[in-house]
Amino acid sequence: MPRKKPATLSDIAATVGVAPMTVSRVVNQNGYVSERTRERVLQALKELNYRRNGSARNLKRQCTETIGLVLGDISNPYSTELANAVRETLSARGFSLFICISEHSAKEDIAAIGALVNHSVDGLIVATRSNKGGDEYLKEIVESNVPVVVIGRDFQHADVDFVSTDNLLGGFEATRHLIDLGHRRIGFIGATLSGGSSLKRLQGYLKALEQYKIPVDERLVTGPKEAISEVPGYSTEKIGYEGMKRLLSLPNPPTAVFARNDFTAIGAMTAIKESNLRIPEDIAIVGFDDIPIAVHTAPALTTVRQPMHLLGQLAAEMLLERIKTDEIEERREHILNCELIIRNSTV
Amino acid sequence: MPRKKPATLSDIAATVGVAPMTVSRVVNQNGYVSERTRERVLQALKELNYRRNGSARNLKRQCTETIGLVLGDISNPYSTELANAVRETLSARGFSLFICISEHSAKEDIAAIGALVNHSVDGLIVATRSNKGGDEYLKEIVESNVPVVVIGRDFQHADVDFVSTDNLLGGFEATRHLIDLGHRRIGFIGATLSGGSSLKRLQGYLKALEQYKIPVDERLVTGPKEAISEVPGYSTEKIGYEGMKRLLSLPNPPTAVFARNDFTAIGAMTAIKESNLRIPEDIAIVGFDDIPIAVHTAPALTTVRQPMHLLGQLAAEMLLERIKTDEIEERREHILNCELIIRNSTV
DNA sequence: GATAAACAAGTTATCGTTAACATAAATTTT
DNA sequence: AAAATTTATGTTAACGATAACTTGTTTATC
Repeated sequence: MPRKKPATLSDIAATVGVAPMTVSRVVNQNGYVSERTRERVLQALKELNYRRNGSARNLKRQCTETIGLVLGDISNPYSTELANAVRETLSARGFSLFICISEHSAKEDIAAIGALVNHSVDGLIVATRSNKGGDEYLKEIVESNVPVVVIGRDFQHADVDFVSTDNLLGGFEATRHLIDLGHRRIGFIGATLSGGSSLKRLQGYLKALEQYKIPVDERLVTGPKEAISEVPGYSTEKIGYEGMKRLLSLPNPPTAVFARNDFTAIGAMTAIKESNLRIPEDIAIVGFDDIPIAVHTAPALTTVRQPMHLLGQLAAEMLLERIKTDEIEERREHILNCELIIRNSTV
Repeated sequence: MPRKKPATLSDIAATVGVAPMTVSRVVNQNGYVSERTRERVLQALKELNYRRNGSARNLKRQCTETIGLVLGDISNPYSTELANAVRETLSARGFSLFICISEHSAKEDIAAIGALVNHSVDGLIVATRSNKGGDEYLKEIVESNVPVVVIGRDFQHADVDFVSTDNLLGGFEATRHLIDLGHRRIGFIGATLSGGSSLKRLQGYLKALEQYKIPVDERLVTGPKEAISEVPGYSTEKIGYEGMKRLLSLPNPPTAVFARNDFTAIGAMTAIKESNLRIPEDIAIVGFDDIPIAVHTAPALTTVRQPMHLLGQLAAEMLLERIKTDEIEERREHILNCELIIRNSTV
């Protein structure tokens, strides 16, 4: 049994005996239709199981009322919150959201962005890690006049708005908290060379050390061995675990560590416990993000909370503005504050 | 500065001085085009920053080579793995993937499915929790001939394939493992009345008790107080925590618990530790899913691993088959085995 | 050298929907 | 009762891309 072709407006019109336009008016609930006609049309719509063809509609209307969100790692609650905030904001304005994931490479970034653009989304929010190939492609897209907003990642372009947490300040405060507690040998876990948010966190760490006149010991700053772009996001527990192992094997290990995010911190905690050291008595630890599980680690994790919901909301609002008016001349930036949440992994 | 309209095939054709069809042939790399013409066209494409209009193309071709995936809770690594497997499988066949999330309600389910269908996706994979409103809408969609596959959720329909883990067996084996260790008072955390996968896990639990002639004590089976559909996915640590608190307050608390998933188990572990009880000596605990963090809990969590990647892959393959041929008469079902991973939370 | 095959374009019609315009009847206002 | 307005429908022409067909030219084959 071949799949029967979906009914079109004309099919409905033919069975009812009206013009396609009349059916369109019923479907879209605009224009004048008599009650009698409307009912007959509605009947036919139901019977033939009509579903309007989005491509045709989008083509005619020259907009899709859909925006695309490109995420790197969706298993992080950070992404979830972000996505939800974006969806809520859009939904309130009648837009829908398609999410694409690009977990590994520039190739996937390009594929994801390409797929969305090919479906004529009205705009794009990009929250992946920056990478050369992906950024070049994104630049092309921007220059073909697709409205774009980026979240928490580098992308300098006059037509692209930017929203992020103040990762520098967050890193600074996390480190200062440890310094305030008397720590002088403080490690950093999860350093990367790419210009993402964790680089800012590392800079915050360095800034705090500098301000408190604590010399930087490069051996205390550790990152994944592989290029970060090769590592799927949720394996960062592994990075934390391995990084901590390396720090513990030093002749003079740190008394406190700041991990680039909570997953990394959790991996590090495992390594610490395996060495039969106590948290925070022997080694204190601070994470970043405040994922829901942070209250459930043993001990509960001190961490820096990001305003994820607000990030998503702002990004969506800026994008909608860009879509509505073409008159935004300048790149707009929002850098939001984050909040240190002190739990038992440090005190 | 008004946003200039994107260039069309005809624009390119006009600047080069050829027919639009020739440009189309260059863009799509099919048909004959002389080397000279091709180069001139490519030049113009680049200069005018041409990007083809997906809506027009999809309309003409009557297919989009895109499929939609509706997920409930994306913050669970389970979803991530699933989504990745689906994407990989599709990508190998030239399809792209749009993900929609519907975290809370039937309304959002409908919105998500609707958005995807309105964009004329070629098929749909639905992995949300079953609910009345959503299911009714999904039925309409299926009956308007959109190919659909569901993952790990109830949906009986002749035209809808189904793939899932054997949650019943998983629940059975988790419970039997506890029984084998000598436990007789075994609790269940996270029971729900809706017909999702966790119901099957509960049934597996009950089956194991029955088989080993252990009487069921209803007070040992606990679930969230609110209707499950109101609870965002990642707060299941909370459900686990609260459920365990309730079990611990019983006059005769269990010596082991089986939690409906790893997040719930993690919440339960927190509650156990707060009561100064030891895991597994005082209370043993088993989770479900084997999320990456399960090795990092203290102690490492015994759990039931789902073949998430395979689930996604199978779902995608079945869907692609349905899209290609209309001759699949029967609902197809794949129920995959899961694997008990024994760690330190039980032994 | 004649015929067939491959190549390089152009032409036409259409996918399904809807904006814009046109027409005509019913209703209200003057 | 005439004019103005509202209501109810129909007609036409795109939106941008492309499948299918046609035309003409070059190259290969017998």
